[in-house]
Amino acid sequence: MNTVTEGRELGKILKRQRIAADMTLAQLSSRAGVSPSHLGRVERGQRFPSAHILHRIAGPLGFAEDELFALAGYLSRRSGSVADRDHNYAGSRLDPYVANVLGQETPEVQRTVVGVLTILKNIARSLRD
Amino acid sequence: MNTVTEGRELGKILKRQRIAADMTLAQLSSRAGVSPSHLGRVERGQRFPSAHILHRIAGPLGFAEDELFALAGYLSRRSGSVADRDHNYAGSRLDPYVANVLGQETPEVQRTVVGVLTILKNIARSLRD
DNA sequence: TTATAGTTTTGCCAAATGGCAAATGTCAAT
DNA sequence: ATTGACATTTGCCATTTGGCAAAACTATAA
Repeated sequence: MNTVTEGRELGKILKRQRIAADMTLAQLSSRAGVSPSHLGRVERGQRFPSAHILHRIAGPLGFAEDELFALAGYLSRRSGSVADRDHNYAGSRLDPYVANVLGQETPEVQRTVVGVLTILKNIARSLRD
Repeated sequence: MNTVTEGRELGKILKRQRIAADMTLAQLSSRAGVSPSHLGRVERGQRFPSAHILHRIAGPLGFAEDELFALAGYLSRRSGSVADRDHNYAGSRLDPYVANVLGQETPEVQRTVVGVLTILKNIARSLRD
């Protein structure tokens, strides 16, 4: 699980950002649609914000959409960056050669190949237990 | 509440993906570290998964890290997501789902898969003559 | 059929979230 | 010092999450 320190750290970051943006809890509250009391507890680490809350406060605080999820430990820092966006299949590292070969097969065949892989992995898994 | 992918829809997507990966609730449970009963309720829309849960099941189900957050409405959507694979691969030759699954294997495994495919094609060709 | 193993669902519960309203803290003006 | 206007924190509680264990399905074998 996430340590207490992590929650407290996140709270400090949020507070620093709110102060930097020169907002009160009430102001952030009305902009984000989250009660000020809850925001206060989050800032001082007494409550851990749900994804719903993170999503609502990110914009008003000037964070990128997924930035707070990374800070909260739900996303690794690297994901969603613009760098690998130009790569067609973001989020996975597919060998270009493999992509090329498979890309010439019909979707049906492609799926079947994955199916075979799945079967092999299941066999390997059952052998390992 | 989000109009994009609400409660029940997300569950269906998760179930479909679990079935496609040929896993039982118990298997996914042990791999993700989430109780099978909870996973079952999530799949049929009786519980909404927290970010913590989404984070844990994404990998085992073959989703990109932030993909489930997008589906849950916490992040805006990206291209090439597994969930969109049925409607979305107009321009590219390689099925996004296939790209996603294979992309999580090591390059070595990826090449081996292509090798197996080549062998199968050769067998099919010789059978035809 | 019955027995048995495996899978999914349900009943119940502890813990956590987040809102409302009241209490407390802060500070400038009188 | 007191008032008044904000800001923050706390008390309380409805709601939800997610785990455990038992019950209910679903085969498959004897």
